[in-house]
Amino acid sequence: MVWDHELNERKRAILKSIIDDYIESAQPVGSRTIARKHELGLGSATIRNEMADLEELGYITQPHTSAGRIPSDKGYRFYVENLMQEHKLAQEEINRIRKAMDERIEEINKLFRKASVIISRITGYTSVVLSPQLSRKRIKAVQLIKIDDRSILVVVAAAGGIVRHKLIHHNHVIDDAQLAKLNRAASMILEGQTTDRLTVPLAVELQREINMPAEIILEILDSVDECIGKIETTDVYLEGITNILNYPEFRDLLKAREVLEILNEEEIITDLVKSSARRHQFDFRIGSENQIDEMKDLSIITTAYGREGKDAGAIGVIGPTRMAYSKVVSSIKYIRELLNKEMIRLFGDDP
Amino acid sequence: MVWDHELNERKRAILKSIIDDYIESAQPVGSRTIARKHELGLGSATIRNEMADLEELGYITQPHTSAGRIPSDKGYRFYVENLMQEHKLAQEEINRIRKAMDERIEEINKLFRKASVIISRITGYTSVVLSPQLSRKRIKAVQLIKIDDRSILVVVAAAGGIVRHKLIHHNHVIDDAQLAKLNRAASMILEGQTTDRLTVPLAVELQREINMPAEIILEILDSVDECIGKIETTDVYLEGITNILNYPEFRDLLKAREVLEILNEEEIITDLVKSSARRHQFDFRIGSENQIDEMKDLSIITTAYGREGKDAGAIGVIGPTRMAYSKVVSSIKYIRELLNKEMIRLFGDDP
DNA sequence: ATTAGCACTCAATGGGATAGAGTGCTAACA
DNA sequence: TGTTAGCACTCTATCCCATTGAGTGCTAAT
Repeated sequence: MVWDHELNERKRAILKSIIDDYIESAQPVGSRTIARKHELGLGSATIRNEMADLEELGYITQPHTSAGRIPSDKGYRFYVENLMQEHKLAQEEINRIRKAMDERIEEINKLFRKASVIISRITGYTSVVLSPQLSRKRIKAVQLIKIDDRSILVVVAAAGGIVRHKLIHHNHVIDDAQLAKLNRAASMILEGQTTDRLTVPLAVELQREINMPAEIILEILDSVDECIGKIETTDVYLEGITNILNYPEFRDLLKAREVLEILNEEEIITDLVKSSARRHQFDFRIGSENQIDEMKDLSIITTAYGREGKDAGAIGVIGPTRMAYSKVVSSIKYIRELLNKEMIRLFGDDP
Repeated sequence: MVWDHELNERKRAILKSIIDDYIESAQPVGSRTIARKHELGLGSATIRNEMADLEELGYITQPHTSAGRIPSDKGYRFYVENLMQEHKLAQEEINRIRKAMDERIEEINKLFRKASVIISRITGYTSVVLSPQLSRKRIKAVQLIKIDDRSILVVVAAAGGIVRHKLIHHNHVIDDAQLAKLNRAASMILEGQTTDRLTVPLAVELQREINMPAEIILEILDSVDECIGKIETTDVYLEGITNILNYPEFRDLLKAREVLEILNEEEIITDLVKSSARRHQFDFRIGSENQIDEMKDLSIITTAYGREGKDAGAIGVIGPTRMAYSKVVSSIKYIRELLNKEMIRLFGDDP
């Protein structure tokens, strides 16, 4: 076997042992520990030498001279790409997940929330679920509803069960006939269109036809536009933020606070997950690979769910760089399958 | 002046000094400190004697023999009821609040969120804003919208700009005429009713009249019912949870985690705020006065906003028992006024 | 009734001393 | 030549102990 890499098999085995051990114990791991626990058939001195090499190459570091080694970000990176083994979920965990996902949920947002909760429970980290990217959705219905003499409700429904609405207040009298006309026009023009790059038609033209104040028509069109805009926003389901406090790397309150604060910034987290979870493969951002300074001790694992391609949503798990990467991957994979099935059940094949 | 209470004026003054001092410093306060800082014209020995009395009466306690005193929950209780002075907000703070509230917001939920954010920023604690209690709202419109051959969207609008909707999937063919009939019937029966204790009318009767499968009619009625139910739910705007970590009483990670976890339980917090903020006065729950064990080191200040009586919402601030009670009260009062004004602007006088 | 004075208590702080985990290096070995 | 046992060395963590100082309660004097 030929390695396209600077690490020979023995170094790989040792690095893997160090990381596996460290992920479990959170303690710097020394050469003796490895010689004992993992059966590599090597003496501690040999391992010591190899560790010195691994350190020189930047895969591990020493917190101080007389301590064991801990993985560097580069070490983790190599681990997730080359060393990590598939993790088998315990039967008990599988049962928990199945049980939780089994109860039928009819509202899509509750489904996402539930998925997020389960992921954070099973992994013990913070989880993020983003609802599917909904640009290019087909508009199924547009309806104006008269609420009272001074208010009209604009409702826009799109494929996939997405509904947005907006209430308008005005000072004109609009009779039912006018509203009906307007309704018909709106339906005609908008229904069946896709939401991306949809131009709301000319108010002037409508006005001549329906004989209503331009002002009102403009406002209505604005609202429709706004609703369409809102259809494209993704919802965020962020769960288990405080789980972070369970890990010794955040025993320092200042650091913990910093991290919690950044996790509470929904926009930041959303962008992060959205930008990396394009494909159905798993994407890892380890420690300093995140641009954000406050996240240099965190890793984030992301992937997409839903149908490959168009309207895929995203799943992310955030934890300390010392994360149980393989367990997280297995958990996400398993839950993703269940989630996909539920979505098909709710939406059918082409929503 | 006659006191209806076991504390004479001097004891009151000393208790107030202790609490004011402790709120600021978070350190047990000793007799010397009080003799020096607050000009009571008393020697430290005298104060010592009074403090011994106050301790015996349960208003203050000693963490250990040779430490100063800290207020007990009973002490804080007496403080907020009898001793606390009005706090004047700094001009700089007033400016900050005004500036933040000044920009026009057209969506009511954004308004509440903003209010919550400002309160948590100004006070430095966790803030909760509950949208107005909406039971007994009048239903303004009910509309069924055909989305496609197999789906109908039910939309219910109530007074105050509240809109809820639900999507139904079915397997029957429903033509436009039938839907129109159903629409008229629903409008007739439901519009103008109030949401509390509303009985959705008999499906059988409707079925005979409209000639649609009972199944579908039932489902539609269920959805309407569900929407009405959802109208009565209050939204929660919880902000500044991590502020709690700024205070030394939660320097212990275990305690901090416990507290953060309970603050993240929206339902618990909502119930707490809802149950205590009935009137426009301020309600204080100090430490162990909360039933919940995890909150024994937290206090919560609540009050109502909006029009006295019917559809008032609630504001709450949660912090350590060692909270700047008077500053919180002033801040809430000030922001509440601005919030009320904005709501009138958005809704008019009778929404 | 008040207070100065004093003995006493107790947490907090800081300085060794010690233990132990781990390393790097050297020399011996297969 | 690669591997390993052995050893001196390093550095942190922990425990112990003395010291400090803030604060108290009590007593006696004012």
